[in-house]
Amino acid sequence: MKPIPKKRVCSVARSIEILGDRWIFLILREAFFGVRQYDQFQANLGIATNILSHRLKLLVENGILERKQDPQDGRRFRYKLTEKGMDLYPITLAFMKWGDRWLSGQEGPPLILKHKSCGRPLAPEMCCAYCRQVIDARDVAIGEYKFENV
Amino acid sequence: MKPIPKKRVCSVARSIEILGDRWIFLILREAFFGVRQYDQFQANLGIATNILSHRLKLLVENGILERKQDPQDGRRFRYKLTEKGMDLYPITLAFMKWGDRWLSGQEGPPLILKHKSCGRPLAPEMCCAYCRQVIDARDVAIGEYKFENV
DNA sequence: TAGCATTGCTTGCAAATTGCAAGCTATTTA
DNA sequence: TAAATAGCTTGCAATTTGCAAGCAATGCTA
Repeated sequence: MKPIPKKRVCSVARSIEILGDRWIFLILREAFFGVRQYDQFQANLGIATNILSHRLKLLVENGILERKQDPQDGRRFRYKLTEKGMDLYPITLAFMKWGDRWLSGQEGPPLILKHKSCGRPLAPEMCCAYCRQVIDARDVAIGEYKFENV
Repeated sequence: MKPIPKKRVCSVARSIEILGDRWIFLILREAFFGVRQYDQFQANLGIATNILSHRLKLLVENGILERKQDPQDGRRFRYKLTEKGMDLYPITLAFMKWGDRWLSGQEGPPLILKHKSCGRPLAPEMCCAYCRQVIDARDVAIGEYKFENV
């Protein structure tokens, strides 16, 4: 794929360069649901096999998934989230929350998660680590930007 | 584009269907930075004009941006984030945070944001609205799923 | 008020990507 | 030893992308 023009040096762009594709987060969703095998990804997503193998390769190359042969059965490979991959959970949750709110219709959210550590339904909020308030785009300004040449 | 097969009814998939594209979040990033005009999006992103107009159309159709003619200058149109669009800020921040952590290299994050309401640098965390703890994927389970036929 | 500039597109075309179906290889099971 | 399974690869048609050129509507300038 053609690289994104680097008009702004930006972590959003860098992330999107790897993750900005219609299949990546669906594969990751399945991984977060515990799916580990090629077959299972394929069956759960209905994705073409060539696309799936390409995306898995990409995720492995980028250190998001780890591919390990099953010692019990040499035909099988397990795709497991790395720490870097696990750290994509907030993005996945953010997609889910937005979809729950804006795309659910009358029936409400199709899936409700549970926060095991507190026992309540999971209600994710993006908040500020310092003041603990929920973050609103209107409360955010640019602090420092390292590349003022733009 | 071919619709995502609906093997699971899922808000992640519904969101991705609209947002899962390499340009969408870059356009949104610009919008969050205050960009409103076609020209500016084009110049800041280096995106082909046909692609840009297609994506803007898509965002408008999905109620994420609003397109309004400038009353001062009939040639100009302002693309403004709707409430639904503003609500995509957490996802954008989540992409940024992940990129800051995993793709920054030695130099550190290219951009530091400031939380105007508390005066500190913005450190976004995905936390549980009930217990206020930072959410880890390993602490989450499936609560209710409405479509057990899968 | 005629001509030029600006804004926001559209069109045409080559190249890349996607999705489907078939096939292939290495293991494992019967 | 043959059949089944897992994880792919390949070939091909259709769709999407990116580039460049062009165009219409509005505004500005002499």
